[in-house]
Amino acid sequence: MPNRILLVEDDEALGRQVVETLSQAGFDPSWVRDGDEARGLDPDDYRVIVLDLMLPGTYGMDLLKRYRVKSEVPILILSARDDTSDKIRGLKLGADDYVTKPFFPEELIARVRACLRRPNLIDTQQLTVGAIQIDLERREVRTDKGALSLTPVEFEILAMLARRKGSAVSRDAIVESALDSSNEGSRRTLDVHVSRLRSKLGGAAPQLETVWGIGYRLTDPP
Amino acid sequence: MPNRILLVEDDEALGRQVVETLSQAGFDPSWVRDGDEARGLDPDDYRVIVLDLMLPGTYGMDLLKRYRVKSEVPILILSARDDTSDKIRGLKLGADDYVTKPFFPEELIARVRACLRRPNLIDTQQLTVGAIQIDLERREVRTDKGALSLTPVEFEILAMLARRKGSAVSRDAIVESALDSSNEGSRRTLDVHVSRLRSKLGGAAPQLETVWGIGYRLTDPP
DNA sequence: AGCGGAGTTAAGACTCGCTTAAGGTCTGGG
DNA sequence: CCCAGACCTTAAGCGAGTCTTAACTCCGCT
Repeated sequence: MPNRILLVEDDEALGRQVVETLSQAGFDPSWVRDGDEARGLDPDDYRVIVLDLMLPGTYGMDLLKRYRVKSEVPILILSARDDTSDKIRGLKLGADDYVTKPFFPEELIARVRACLRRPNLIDTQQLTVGAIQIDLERREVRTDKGALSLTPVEFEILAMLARRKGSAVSRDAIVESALDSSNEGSRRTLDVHVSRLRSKLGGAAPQLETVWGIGYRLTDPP
Repeated sequence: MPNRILLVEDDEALGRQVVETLSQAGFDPSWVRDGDEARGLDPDDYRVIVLDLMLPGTYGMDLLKRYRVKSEVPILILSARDDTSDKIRGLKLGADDYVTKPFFPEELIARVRACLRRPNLIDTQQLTVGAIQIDLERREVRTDKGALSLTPVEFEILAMLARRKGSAVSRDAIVESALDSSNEGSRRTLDVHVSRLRSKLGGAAPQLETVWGIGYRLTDPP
């Protein structure tokens, strides 16, 4: 499935330009000209939504709210350079980024790419490693099998490895970061936590690899 | 009572300039140079807060969050012209407007005036989390079973969690924000309040989740 | 094989949070 | 001035969840 992008833009010339820009960059834009039509669409059908706030009436804001209630799709708003209040309102209502008109095509592309790359980086502190999703803000971990209840230590270990996704982390570093006591007494404690963590991870457990003689590593599945 | 404005700015030259600008415009600015000092202040003592996000460390964002949890005071952030992501983060965390550096004095004045004119134009005084509706203005909480009579402390706890809807909030943060005494004597006090809060919430009680070892979290029902 | 790092399991100690009950403080009315 | 009521705090017991330790097994490397 290609990169479907929804463009909501009433201005004919600008719309045409944006569609062309996006197409050339390898995206698959759908262009909708008015709010009523856009309202009926399912935001989850698209990877990114580009929304002009200056639609006739209050359609722009209204659409933004509606989409945001339904879905977490990244929304990028277009606004006039000098209309700061619109940008602010838009962002507070849940938009993920904005582009001021007029803009260079490259700028739009870059912003869209950024949205795709880190869907909710700005809003929520989320880490994703393969099937494992870590929400630092909610302090919650989900896999494809749903949310799992981790103890504080287990959460810390997982979060730490996820932040260093892909690289091996020494046992000492993990212990120091996740277990407050720099307890050298029993070096088996960490094993126990990791063991339980793996069993809770279920199918995603293989992502938590052992690096023999060093420590552990959390990676995307091959 | 004059227009007290809090300025949080670590840069000496810029701070001096802003203070002078605000004074000449008839405001009564208080200038605080570092985040630690600012943290102890009560945001409600000021009509507007001007906050530089580029304080050393993550103090800027941290302060913004803290203030926003405690109060509805308009917050205006200062940020570098080219650092869009900071602006966006700031606005999504509840800032009401931003001014990019460098700026003309007139611009700052105009923004501050705008904040005073329409204090909460963007935000509603109403917080909704699932079946729980909180009216900050009327200081009233409703569930689907009607209004419930909460004590001041219970209301503060609920309001704070609602403002940070979805994210886990530490016990310390709650105590600091809702119980004025940073009383370390008995850490069980919060439990009691939460316990009573839950019993009053009735069917909506499960929305107030315990995050073991951390604190609490108020979420939409699944 | 032998060594040492890693995994597993079970048990005990410990921490954490919930609840109930009992002071203690403050306020407004008699 | 005292009392009643509402509210916040403290204390203590309980149950559940969590961390650590220890003992043993398993595995990879040389």
